[in-house]
Amino acid sequence: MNSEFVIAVHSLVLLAHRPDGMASSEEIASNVCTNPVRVRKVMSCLRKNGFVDTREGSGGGYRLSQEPSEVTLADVYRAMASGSLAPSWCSGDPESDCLVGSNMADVMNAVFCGADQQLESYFESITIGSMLSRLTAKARA
Amino acid sequence: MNSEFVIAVHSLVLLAHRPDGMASSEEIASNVCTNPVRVRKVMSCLRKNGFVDTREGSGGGYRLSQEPSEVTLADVYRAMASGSLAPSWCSGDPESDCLVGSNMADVMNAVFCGADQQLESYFESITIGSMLSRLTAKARA
DNA sequence: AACAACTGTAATTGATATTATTACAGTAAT
DNA sequence: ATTACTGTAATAATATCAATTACAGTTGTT
Repeated sequence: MNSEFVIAVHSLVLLAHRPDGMASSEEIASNVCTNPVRVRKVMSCLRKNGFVDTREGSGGGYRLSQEPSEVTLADVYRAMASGSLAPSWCSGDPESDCLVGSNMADVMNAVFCGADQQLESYFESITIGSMLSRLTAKARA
Repeated sequence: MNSEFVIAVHSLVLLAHRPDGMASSEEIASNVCTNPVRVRKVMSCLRKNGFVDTREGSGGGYRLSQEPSEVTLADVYRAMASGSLAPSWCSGDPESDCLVGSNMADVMNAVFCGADQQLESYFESITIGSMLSRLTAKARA
């Protein structure tokens, strides 16, 4: 799994947790434990997909543009990491004269597409809001 | 996803396809398109998990030790790549005094455990035998 | 107008993970 | 003995991932 997906989810949850719903890339980066440039790259992608609004300039930063309970991890997954399940490495060779070697790449690809859908439907059941609930539940314990 | 999982599945399917159910690491490697050492490492793991028998020495190689229709991709996944879904990169910091930053790693981990189970149950529905059927179906088309 | 605090993005470097290669000891058939 | 294999460690080559540096553009503040 793509680690940008993790950063994206973490960032959205953090925004949802903020009373004013806002944070700068530096604040997010320090909370996530990475550098602001990486955060900005991820947030830029989230903006393009309508998850957050951006305000440049002094006092700017990011703000959630949807209800936390309306955003599922599947939405985020589709935006950030869709298809990332299949390994880049590819098995077999289409030019092979063996039944197995020549068709494995295609069949394997189909298997991973199915796996990706399965994953997506699992992520459908988790929202940014429910992630926040889990966090508070964990903190209470 | 681990590419060794792909090599393992490919190798098992190839063995299932062979009339005598046998192949050497070199034959497998050329079919998979990788080098024999890598194949032997993967096969060594499959042997330890009871999927294949090994015969060393001249004329040796690997042979399936279970019925192709009895071996699911979930079995292979558990042996080769269990837990590989979660990215190695970890978000947040347990020492943080923020609710979100300090508990995110745990919650994220739980999410990925669930995803892993979901994946596993999907792989449960695919066997080495059914992979072979898909290949022949594809070749016929 | 000048400054400070931001985002957006490209380019570079450094770290880490993945894959291929080389080498060689051990085993079994001929 | 020789040949054809597996098992495994060590090394080298390559690709991927993450952090850093640099700087242009935007906006609020004084």
